[in-house]
Amino acid sequence: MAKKITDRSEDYSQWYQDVIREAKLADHSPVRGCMVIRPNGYALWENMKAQLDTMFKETGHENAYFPLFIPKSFLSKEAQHVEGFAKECAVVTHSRLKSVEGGVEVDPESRLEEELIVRPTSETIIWDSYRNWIQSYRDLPILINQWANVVRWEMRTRLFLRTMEFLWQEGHTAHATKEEAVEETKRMLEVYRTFAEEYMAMPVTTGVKTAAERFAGAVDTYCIETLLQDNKALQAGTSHFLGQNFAKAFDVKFQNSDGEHEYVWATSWGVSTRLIGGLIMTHSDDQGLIIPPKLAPNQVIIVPIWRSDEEQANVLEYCDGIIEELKEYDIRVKLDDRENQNPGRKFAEHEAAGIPLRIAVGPRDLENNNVELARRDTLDKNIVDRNGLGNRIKDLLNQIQKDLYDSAHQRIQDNTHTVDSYEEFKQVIEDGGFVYAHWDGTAETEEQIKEETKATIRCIPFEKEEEGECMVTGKPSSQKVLFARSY
RNA sequence: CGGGGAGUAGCGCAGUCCGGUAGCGCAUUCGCUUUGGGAGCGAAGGGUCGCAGGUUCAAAUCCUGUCUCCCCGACCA
Repeated sequence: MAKKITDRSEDYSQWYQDVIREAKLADHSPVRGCMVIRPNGYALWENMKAQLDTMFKETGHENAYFPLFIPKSFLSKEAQHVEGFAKECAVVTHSRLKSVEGGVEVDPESRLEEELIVRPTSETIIWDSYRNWIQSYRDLPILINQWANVVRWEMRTRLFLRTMEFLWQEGHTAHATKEEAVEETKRMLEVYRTFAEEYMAMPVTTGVKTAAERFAGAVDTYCIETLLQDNKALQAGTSHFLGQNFAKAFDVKFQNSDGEHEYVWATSWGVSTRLIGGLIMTHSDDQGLIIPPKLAPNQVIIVPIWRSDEEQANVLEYCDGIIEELKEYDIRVKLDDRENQNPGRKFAEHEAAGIPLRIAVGPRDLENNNVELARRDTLDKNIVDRNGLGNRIKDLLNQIQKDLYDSAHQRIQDNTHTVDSYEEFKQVIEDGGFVYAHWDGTAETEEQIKEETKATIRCIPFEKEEEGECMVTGKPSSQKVLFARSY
């Protein structure tokens, strides 16, 4: 018998890992800090990718691909950038191995003249190309996205939420004006917000990062932040306005319509397989994963039940009819007709896997022209009429999508607080959650709060102007900012 | 890198204190019976006990060294 998901109040970390294992999403790999993404996990990622890709194309972007390896010298061209990533780079120093007694060792003869860095992000290698692609304002804008893997040598890892290697997309755009680049940065943040909320059913807060939390090399980092079931915050996506930093570092200029040379304005933006971790920690329960219908590789699982061969034949025929009807409604449906597992096991497995709806069909249902319909999110079971099933399920999937968002939204609201004093802040933050408070805007105060409470400023929310005084120093503050303990 | 825990069958673990032929549950394979909430009975296969030394007639167990993983921190998408 498989282990039940453990009581999450005791140990969220164990619960999180149990969900992943039971849903067969991923395993720890033998390689330190890396993961093996199993077919279930990858199918989910593919659906997320497909939707994001559609949204990128709708906003005028194209896909391209740049090298995995970045010459060390490229990475060091932008001072802040290299400073930010230097401590977490995988470095390739040699090009071959040689056989020795009992195995192989690195051939010292093959040492590279210039080391190669396994990309932690691709700004540098991409801007090196953009230099050659851009001469005139007529070449702009360049709106490119890349689907890739990147490596960051993290000290401590956690499946999906932080792994050494992760899959992501990174958009890199080049513009003639600052205004256009800022607009692009905001546009893509909005794409991320829409994706998180409408597809992942994961409510997010948008805002701008403080200087301390900003992407290395960016002028401004915009982000979507969410709150997970363990009351920790997760940075779910970022969109950076890079100013002219990379254009200057890589000498990328264009000639404007007046014939003058100007540096190009840049943005970059990305989301990663971390989103899967966010989805797990937003919707799962003690039975396992819950996947929002819009992203679920299988939206409906049909479990047939029978005793005799004759019943089996009849039930399966009945199921075929259902499948045919659901497919007409573009519902992703799968039949679990395994003969060697009993229904109870199948129910449990599909719940752990997070399939939004289950249809159970047995002899009783055939007799009465019914099916048993079970919702994954609420675990409600109902006997419903076979007639009009496709329509009913279509509606129900939409309802589940909405309900998942609503309940996550409610949970986050319940765990979002506003405080005025630092004493109150220290108390409230002990239980986690989002906390709004005034801050004087200095890095010193930000650091002090982090030291004393482990909470960081997740973002400075948009459009929340409200004069006040910093909860720590009493200095003037133009608005409340969002604090939390985070991943 | 600091603090804590753990490496024994595919997975989860017991055995270690007190040395004496390597065990349990799940999974797997075969057979029969089952199938409306994680099936039952019977049989079978699978491990140089993380690695390297040492002590001993004898080491999963004791000693020394070493590697790895997990959890809590610091770092970060």
